[in-house]
Amino acid sequence: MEYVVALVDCNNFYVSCERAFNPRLDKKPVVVLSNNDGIVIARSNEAKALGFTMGDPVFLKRDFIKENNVIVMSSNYPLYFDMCDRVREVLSLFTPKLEKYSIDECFLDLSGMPVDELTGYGRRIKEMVERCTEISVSVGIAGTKVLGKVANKIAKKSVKAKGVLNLFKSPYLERALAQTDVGDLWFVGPAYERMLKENGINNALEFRDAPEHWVRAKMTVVGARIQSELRGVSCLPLELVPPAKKMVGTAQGFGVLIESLEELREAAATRASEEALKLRKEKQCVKELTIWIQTNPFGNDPQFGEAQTVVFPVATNDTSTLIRYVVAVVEGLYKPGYRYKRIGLNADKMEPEGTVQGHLFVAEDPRRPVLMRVIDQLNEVKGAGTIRMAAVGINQRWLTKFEKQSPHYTTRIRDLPIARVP
DNA sequence: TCTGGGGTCCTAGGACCC
DNA sequence: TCTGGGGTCCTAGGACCC
Repeated sequence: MEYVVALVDCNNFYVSCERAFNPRLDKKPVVVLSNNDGIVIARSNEAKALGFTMGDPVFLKRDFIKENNVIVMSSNYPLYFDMCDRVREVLSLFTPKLEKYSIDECFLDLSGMPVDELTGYGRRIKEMVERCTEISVSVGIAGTKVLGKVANKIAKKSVKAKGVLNLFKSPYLERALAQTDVGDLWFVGPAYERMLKENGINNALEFRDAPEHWVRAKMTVVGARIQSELRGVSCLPLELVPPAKKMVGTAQGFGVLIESLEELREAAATRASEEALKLRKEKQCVKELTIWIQTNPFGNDPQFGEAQTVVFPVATNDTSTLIRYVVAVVEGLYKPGYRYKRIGLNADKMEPEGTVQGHLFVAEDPRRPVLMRVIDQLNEVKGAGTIRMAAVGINQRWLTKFEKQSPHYTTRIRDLPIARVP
């Protein structure tokens, strides 16, 4: 049986989520900003047409935004994660064999379906997702994931395709590859794009037909795989079961720069709480944790950054334990006289909960995991932060900014939209 | 005033083992 | 002149993804 894959990709996902609950945003240039309202991370088509790019620092465009009536939103992750779940739920009606690739993309295994029904099936997927979730999607169908990406990209842009393109056994395949810029290929980033173009390879067709040994030598096995997939030979299988994470990290830029150790301690404790929660969600315990602090890399401030790794005697995901260690490390890293911008944690060695290696001289309190579970449950039901450790501080003047955030329409009861009958 | 956050994979080279 | 051979593990750095 031949392998057929469909890539379903949400169009301008974060903007589409905002629009699903706020029709006033329709047909207007809308951008969604990163944490701290710093840079542009999502754009409506109208905003793209105005020249907004990913990563644009928004403060440099303040005048331009005003002149063009661009609507600026802070990001609202509770909403986006929930909408992502809804889209996936609809997709899983079409096949149980699906890989949740990213917040706005899924690969579906359509192997075994009659070739002449693929395009129609793609259309039905698109229609159903849009009807159930108000999120518009594009569908690319092909014999490999990389070709699915190519198909999807064209489906998104082409007026004729109307959002669905099937390149499986298509006579159009070579033309599609020829019109695809080599830099638009999956896994060809800026460095490889430059290198390829310097060597006269400008589009996906030329890349497909380049000598294999040359591609392998210049771009390692990563390049060899893309090339193979372009030739129709699949070497990136669908991951139906997400593999355990190898790293769990959390970082945060402050809304205002921090100078005092006291506030840095609070921020550290906040990161530690967040990290512990993430670890518990992953059912992992951290054995080695790297903690780093950094000043603002932009502007003229004196620069300072330092990192330190701690090894826990017994791997843990207990909030208090993490706070204790992290705060102690940050106290050691802190140097007065600098204005700090960011702090981050990275668990790079972990052990699964349940198979944690004990320690001869460290007694574990069996009540701690129970306490954590109760806290998590309360926070789940009553809202994040209902129960928290005192060390995270009360005022938290340094909290990340989200000044133009939409309501949590789908995840907070008091934010439920209200329908009024006239 | 103002520039995100969270990940993965691959390779080369060093340390170490027998 | 000439200085083994084969293997594993770990790390840092670079490239990429969304």
